[in-house]
Amino acid sequence: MRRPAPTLEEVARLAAVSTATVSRVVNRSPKVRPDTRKAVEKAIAHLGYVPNRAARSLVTKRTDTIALVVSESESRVFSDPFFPSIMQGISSAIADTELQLLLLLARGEREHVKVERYIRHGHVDGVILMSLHGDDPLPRALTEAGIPTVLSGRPRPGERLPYVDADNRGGARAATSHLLSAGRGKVGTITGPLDMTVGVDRFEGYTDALRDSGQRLRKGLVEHGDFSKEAGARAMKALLRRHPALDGVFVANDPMAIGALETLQALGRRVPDDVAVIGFDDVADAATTNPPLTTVRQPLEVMTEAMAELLLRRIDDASVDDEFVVCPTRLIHRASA
Amino acid sequence: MRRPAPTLEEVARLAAVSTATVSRVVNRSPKVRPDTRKAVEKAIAHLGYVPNRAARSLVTKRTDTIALVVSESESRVFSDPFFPSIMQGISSAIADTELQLLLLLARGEREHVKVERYIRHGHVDGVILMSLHGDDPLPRALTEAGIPTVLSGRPRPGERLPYVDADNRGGARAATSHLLSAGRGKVGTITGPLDMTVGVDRFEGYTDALRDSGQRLRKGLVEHGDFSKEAGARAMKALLRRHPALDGVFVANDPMAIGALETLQALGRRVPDDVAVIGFDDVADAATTNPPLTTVRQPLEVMTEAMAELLLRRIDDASVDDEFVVCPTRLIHRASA
DNA sequence: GAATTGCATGTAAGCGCTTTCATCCGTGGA
DNA sequence: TCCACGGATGAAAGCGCTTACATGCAATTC
Repeated sequence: MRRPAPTLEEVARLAAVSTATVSRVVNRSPKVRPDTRKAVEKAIAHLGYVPNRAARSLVTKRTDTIALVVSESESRVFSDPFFPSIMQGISSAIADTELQLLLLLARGEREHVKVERYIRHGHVDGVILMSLHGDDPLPRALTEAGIPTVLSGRPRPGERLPYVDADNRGGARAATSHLLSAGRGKVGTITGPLDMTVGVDRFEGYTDALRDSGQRLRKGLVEHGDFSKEAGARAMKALLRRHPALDGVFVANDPMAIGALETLQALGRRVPDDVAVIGFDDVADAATTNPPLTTVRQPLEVMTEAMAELLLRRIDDASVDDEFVVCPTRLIHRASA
Repeated sequence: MRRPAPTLEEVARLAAVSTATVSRVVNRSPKVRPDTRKAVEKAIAHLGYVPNRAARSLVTKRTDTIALVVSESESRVFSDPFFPSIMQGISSAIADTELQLLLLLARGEREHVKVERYIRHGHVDGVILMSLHGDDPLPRALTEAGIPTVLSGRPRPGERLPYVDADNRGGARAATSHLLSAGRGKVGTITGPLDMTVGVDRFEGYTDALRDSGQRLRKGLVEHGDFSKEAGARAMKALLRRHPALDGVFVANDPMAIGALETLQALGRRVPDDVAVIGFDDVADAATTNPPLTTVRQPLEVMTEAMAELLLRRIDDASVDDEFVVCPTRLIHRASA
């Protein structure tokens, strides 16, 4: 059945050294003679020894645990197609450390309080925070409490917190420019919610591109959506009603772009002949829409790796405190534009 | 900055009792006089005391941590639309316990070994295992090691492990029967991979329904897919080629059903007039396809709650060892059938 | 009123580890 | 040959908690 796990002491006895020495070997201290080390390692392997984390944390005050905190009142995060990738990315970034990944969901006031208290009491060494709405008090609370924290996505303007984000603005700009430079004269946009930085950034990228090509932003060419497919469909209809001659649209994310595509098809517009469409995110479905969706891809793996790396750096050097990483995006050319 | 967390001893001093008493209060031992308890609770609240898990585990040998283990060589799990829901479900099921959710990904041989060793060494109190392919050694290894474990999804036939699953067979049978009893004479199916129990179960549900209505299984009416949208499209084409008069199809999951729908549309078949389609899972997109997809829904919340509950029971009573829960599914009537 | 009981509370050991400090041994210089 | 030195190793304390056991007090019994 369940044999009690071997302890440091047993290893020490087997290797005929003291527990202190074994501990030094386990923790890679340089002050151990090679042959002693060898002997200890043999004993460790023989017994299948694995250090007891509880005992270790008790003395080191470190927990070797980092938390992925999902701070969201609703369950929107779970419909975020990137959430799984992010988890996977973090998980593989820490795969060859001793770190473990704790998942903390903070929905609603009560859980928020619980999570914050839990973290503040030093139960985790660091936090990666996914939080969608801007007025979340958690990011600030944690950093003020001195807990190493890294945000997924740019914080609100004015907040200085370490974060990793895609170059949403640059990506949007590139997408829109692509439309414009292909001779499209009337390019609209369907934005995301403007209370999220992603929403704002992608919209600003659109206006950047307009400005680059000497055009003015026309309010009638802008529709807002909430990142859902239905919102995209709805917004597309509105745009078309106001501007029947519209010939290009930059959509702030793929689900909305897919909704737009369907509306376009239903209304008999050919894509890309009549209207060119570019989305953002390159979700799995984007490759199989009709026509396949041209979209902007974020380097998800690079981003998660960067988050993990930034966090680890912050954990062992608290002075690092307002770094950030912005990752370049890439336009994936498919048939819709 | 980061004030050291208050300890039991400080609470004891403030409440003018011994640490033992405080501990008893914290652990809800009944042998404490109400007024003493009151005083201690006041001190706890005043200091914002939270027990140190490391110290506690060290003596109790419990970790108050359960792991969600995702055992999969590839990253398929992450494309599983239910994965987030499951996480969310477990997370809320343990929300008002002291338990924490640890996420362990085991891809590849190396991580598998690491995860197994980690778990065997008592670093978690219990495990919820999501594993897609049938020949995974982990489920058996864990149960044999005496680690309380609950599977998400039915294990291979012959394995006796506690699990929670949807009534895939019943759901498939109901869906197919619905098609049959609506007068569809030639009902085919697109199955999932038959090396997964879900795949097999849903296929058997189809044959059950056929048998119920006195029909024989016709091999030509069966196509296999890998649960992807493209596979669904491909399979649909094959089915139609062989049986142009096909007037109904039960598809083993929604993405494949969506693929099938698109093929049907591309080939000019009207849904449901010419061909009725029923999917399985009720993914978010199912409601917005054209026409909206009739599908079978699993009671995801009920299922995850059941998993958590089963696991907790197993944790404090190891004798419970081959229970399982099968949750009824529901046919969601929309326009496609 | 003394002896007994029962219950609340306190004392203290010890969980497995890291780390400080002391100890020991071999080396090289005088 | 002796001493000083430095580097490897060991002894032991202590991290914050739970719990077996001891203790003390009040209520109960005769």
